[in-house]
Amino acid sequence: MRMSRLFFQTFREAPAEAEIAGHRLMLRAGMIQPIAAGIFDFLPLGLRVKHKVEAIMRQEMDAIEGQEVALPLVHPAELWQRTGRWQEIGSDMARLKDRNGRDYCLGMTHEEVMADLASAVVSSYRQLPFMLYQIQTKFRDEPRPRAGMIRVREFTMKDAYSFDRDFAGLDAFYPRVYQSYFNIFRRCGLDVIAVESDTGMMGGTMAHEFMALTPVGEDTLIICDECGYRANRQVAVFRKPEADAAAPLPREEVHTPGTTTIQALAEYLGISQAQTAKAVFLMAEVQDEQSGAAREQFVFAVVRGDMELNETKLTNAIKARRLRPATPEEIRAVGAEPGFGSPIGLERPANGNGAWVIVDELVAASPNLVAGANKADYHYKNVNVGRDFEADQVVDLTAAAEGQACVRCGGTLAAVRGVEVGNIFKLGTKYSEAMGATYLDEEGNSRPIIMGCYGIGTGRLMACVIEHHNDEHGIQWPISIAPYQVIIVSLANEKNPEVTQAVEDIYADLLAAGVDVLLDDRAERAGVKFNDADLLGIPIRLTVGGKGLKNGVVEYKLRRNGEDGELPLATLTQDVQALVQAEFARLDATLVAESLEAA
RNA sequence: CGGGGAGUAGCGCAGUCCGGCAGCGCACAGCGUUUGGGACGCUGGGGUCGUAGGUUCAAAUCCUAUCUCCCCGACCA
Repeated sequence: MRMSRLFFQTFREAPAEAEIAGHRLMLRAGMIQPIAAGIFDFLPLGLRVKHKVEAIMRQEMDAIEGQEVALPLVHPAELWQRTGRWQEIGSDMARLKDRNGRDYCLGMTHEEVMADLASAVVSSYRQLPFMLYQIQTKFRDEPRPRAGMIRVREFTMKDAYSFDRDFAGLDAFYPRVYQSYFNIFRRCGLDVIAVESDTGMMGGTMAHEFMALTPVGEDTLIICDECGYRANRQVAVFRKPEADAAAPLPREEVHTPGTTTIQALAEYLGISQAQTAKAVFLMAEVQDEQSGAAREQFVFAVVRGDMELNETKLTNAIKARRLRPATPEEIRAVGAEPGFGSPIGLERPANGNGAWVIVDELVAASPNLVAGANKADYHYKNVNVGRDFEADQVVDLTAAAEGQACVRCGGTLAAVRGVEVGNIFKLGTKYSEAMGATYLDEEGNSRPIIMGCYGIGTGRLMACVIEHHNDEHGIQWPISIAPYQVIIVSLANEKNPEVTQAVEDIYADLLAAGVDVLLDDRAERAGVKFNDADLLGIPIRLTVGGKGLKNGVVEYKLRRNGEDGELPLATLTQDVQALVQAEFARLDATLVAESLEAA
């Protein structure tokens, strides 16, 4: 491609809204163009990167016997109604009606359609197992798109779905996808770690997320450097401290004016925050056991005062669809007092319609805590779970945090930020049962297909690669996904036609040899061309000018580390191909076997 | 949805407080001089000042409503 004809525009300054490096550089390099919040055009340079990422995904999916399909973006509501997600998912799902008033949605993900497809084709165990994948557009009406391509509303996802006859088959296949995902990310030059994750709206039994570590990440990860334990903070567990073994003391009311926070309370009483119980009041949307309809349920969560509530753990413990903070009116309606609340003496009608009391296991094991008296400016001392109030559930509700002890080895946990670039889920039968995706086994019994699903966001992956590979001059693309592998900077002008001829010859030779080369033949000054080559991040730069030609050489420079040198004209094509191969070899060296057990 | 910020030429911004010809830099077009790390001079094109309504002799500027975008939070695969 000749840059004189390339549809692009570089900018010295990025639009004001771009704050993170990856976003600024994609805009400055003219790879994407925003047209609405979280919706972007891809320009030719950006699209070439995207296509190269997708080619790598296809190779790795094919390598584990994936078969590519293409499913629609627009789905009939009926498919999503069968799994209940038409109701469960809120306004993240874009819905529309056709001319006859029938309901449709834009696909946020494709479990329903995939399971429906499988049900149409599969009838026998002989057809299993298999994996289907596609690289396709998703639309999720995010409440807050942000950070350029990191969180968008319309995006391209590689999503794959496995179909097995039993869990043993899924358990055997899952680690192959796990390895495949590391291959994809490493071939794209992206360092990731895999962490245990919540199954969220997907449902299922096991899930991992592939996280690119970066301070701009939206997820907090809890990791142990000593034993390798790592998990999303949403599900991370840790070794809780031993509770005191003291005998329960008589409960005692104390006057604690103005102590509406744990910190104030502990200071006022001269005790540690660990000696208090913290009450968190929430309204949960749950499914009513009798009617099946959604209803709001008051939930009283209790964690130790020095710990934070993990809302994901609570959500899973009570099978809630979502949580929101309770209002002061709602808190008083159940007999509690905001700022001085505890489950002691709450209205607990036998019909189960009262507040649900969910208590962290550490609180249940700790004797003689300070808790609210449900009366303004008063707390109780020596509160003991079981004696002073009953818990509906005693579970782990506490958020893991930096400095706590690793559940596996007792080492010190660290918290880091990451961006989720991929995820893999063991789905089980949720979708196959709903969609009637069954097969007949050897005995003629009808059984639901066991599913797994596996996703990677391509634009997010690109953004993370730039986030990791950039400097003050611009992007430093890994050779595997660079828009072009080589750029020729022509220093020809009207006064040196011999340089023009040499540039044209070199360009023609490289093209003929199949080199992925971009020619900067614009009538710009050298500085402009060098700066644009840096900004675009082309890995190998060739400079063709009178100075080198006089000595029979072309200069080269690697974008990655600034390494430079001269290549003789006589062997230029082979030498350039060798440089390209060397760059690929660096990436291939990062490919190693990954064991699922380590995560 | 809550809090904060911003909408003026393709991009970056000034002008708004205190109403009075819509500006600057980059980019773009033409001419000339330049020509190995974002050149210089001259000339030129380009703006419903987010939108709608109001006040006023006069509105980018004041008032009201509304839309959009960005950041933090909530939410989220």
